[in-house]
Amino acid sequence: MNQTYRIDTNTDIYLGDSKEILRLFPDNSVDLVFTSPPYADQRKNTYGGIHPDNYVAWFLPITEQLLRVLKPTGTFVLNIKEKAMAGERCTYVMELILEMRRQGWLWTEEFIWHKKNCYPGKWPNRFRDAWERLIQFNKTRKFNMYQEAVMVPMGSWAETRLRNLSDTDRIRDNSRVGSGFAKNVSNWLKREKAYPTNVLHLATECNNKNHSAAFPEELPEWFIKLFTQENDVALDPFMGSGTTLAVANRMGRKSIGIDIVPEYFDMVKCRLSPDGQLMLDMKRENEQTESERYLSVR
Amino acid sequence: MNQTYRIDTNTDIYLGDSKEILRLFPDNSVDLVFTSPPYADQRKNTYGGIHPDNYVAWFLPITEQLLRVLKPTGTFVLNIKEKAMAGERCTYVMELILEMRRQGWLWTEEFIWHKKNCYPGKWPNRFRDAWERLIQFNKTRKFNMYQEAVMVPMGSWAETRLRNLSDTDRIRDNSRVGSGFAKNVSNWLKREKAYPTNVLHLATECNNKNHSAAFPEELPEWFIKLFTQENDVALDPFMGSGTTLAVANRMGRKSIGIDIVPEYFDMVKCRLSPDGQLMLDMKRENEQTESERYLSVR
DNA sequence: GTTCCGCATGAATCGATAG
DNA sequence: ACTATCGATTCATGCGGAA
Repeated sequence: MNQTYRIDTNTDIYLGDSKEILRLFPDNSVDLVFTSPPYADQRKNTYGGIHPDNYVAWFLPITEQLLRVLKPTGTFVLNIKEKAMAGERCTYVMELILEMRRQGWLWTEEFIWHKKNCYPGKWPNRFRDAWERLIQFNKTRKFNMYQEAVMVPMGSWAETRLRNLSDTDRIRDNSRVGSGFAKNVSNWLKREKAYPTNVLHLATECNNKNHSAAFPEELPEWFIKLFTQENDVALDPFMGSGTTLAVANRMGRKSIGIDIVPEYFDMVKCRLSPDGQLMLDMKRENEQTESERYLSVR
Repeated sequence: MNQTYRIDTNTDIYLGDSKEILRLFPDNSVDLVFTSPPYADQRKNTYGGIHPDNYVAWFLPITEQLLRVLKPTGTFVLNIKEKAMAGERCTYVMELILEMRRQGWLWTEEFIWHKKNCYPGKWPNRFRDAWERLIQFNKTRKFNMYQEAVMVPMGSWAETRLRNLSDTDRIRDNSRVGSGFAKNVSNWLKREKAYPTNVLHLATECNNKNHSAAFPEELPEWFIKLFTQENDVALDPFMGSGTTLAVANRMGRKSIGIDIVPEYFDMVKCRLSPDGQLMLDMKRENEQTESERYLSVR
């Protein structure tokens, strides 16, 4: 059932259960783990949906292996958010952090991803959820962090970004609804470079592109810049559509991806192979009629 | 040692330990608790500095009383952030949430306060901390929430729509006095505001230069709007310089404040009394030279 | 070649209804 | 009583077609 595929000398992907596949890897061999595991009760059609009560027990064997394969100077960044259920937020994320510390992890920091376009909706007892956690774990206090790599040359960035915006987009971005974008731009224009904070402002990626992903490419890109150099190894044990790997490759890092869902394995194989994009496009056109199969991949 | 002071019929302040003072209040009598307790090891000069290891044990007797005095429809909003120590974030906030749920609290939601101008600084292993938690607890699932009170303008959505009305449309609509156009406008006005999310973008600076506070007035104001109506009762068991009380009073709510630090008790007494502002200003001018005393009040 | 408008669509959540 | 499914709610975003 398990499969391996070497896309090129820098990229390996694996089909199978992460907690088993990870045993294949040597100790202290990975510089960065960046992943967004299936959230509790989500993605039932692909991952089966892990019940909140079982979530910590389900995840801990995997983090145990991640702790082993990570280099002492490496970092594990976990993108996760607890769901609301019966009027309360679930507690499995907090419990996971406490248990991982017992495993030997250091809980170094918690970054906030502010999602400018969060899921809509209205409820009597809560507002829309516009943020997710990016929890940083380390093996030792002496981890590699390349802060200069994520300094923002915001003058030029803001100019190019604004130049490409239509008026309507500009109006949208200046909208005061929870964004604060306009304020930031004016700040950036003043200085050439500044260190960022632990709050990231990114929009979720829209689904109408070729690759649907749970997070925008900017998210793994930022952490890959911050915690790795060229030729370092990045690992995503729940690669999904392969966003983390695609970004790592583009940035000259080695990458390893694992997923238990065959459709994702095939999708990433196509996406990252030299001629894969063409294959994927052709495949997609065929699938336009096969709506059932299309849905199973989502 | 304990003292009480009735500033007016809407405002009582108490000098003393919250876990004792709170025993004086009847069950189910408070609509909103909003507070920012001293963070672990912070404000040593005033509160003595609670060690992170003892923080949960120190706080739980107080939350037990808060649970008793809160109305079943009331809400408890806790502004807190874990400090970093020995390269790690402390875990006392997570442990506190888990213990409070054992006390009977519901953990309804966690809002993020994004501090737009956060404290400056640079460290080799972390970026500036630009966010704090605002943790919402409730006694029951049926709590009061006045969402319309905090709706935010939807940017220029309405403007762009109006701009796109052709002249003929405008004339036509204007000719139907009171019917067509007015009705349309009123429809738009409904859509002119949007519900906010659970991420708040506020500066750290406080508006009132005379009073230093841990948070800007907008912070308690937002939650007082959201969770109380006029004449409801708001309580701050760590009132500090009295920002929560001042805002509550200005908004026509009753307020109760407690603090163990005599300097804060006196400061709030002056700040909220009819002639207190004048007294405070005079006092402050004297204190300009007494830098030591000034610091002790922060 | 731009800019603009219409439209579909999400890591969602609650309450009601159905088995 | 308890779980499973469904409809209603809502708004930032990118794409495609039109001006």
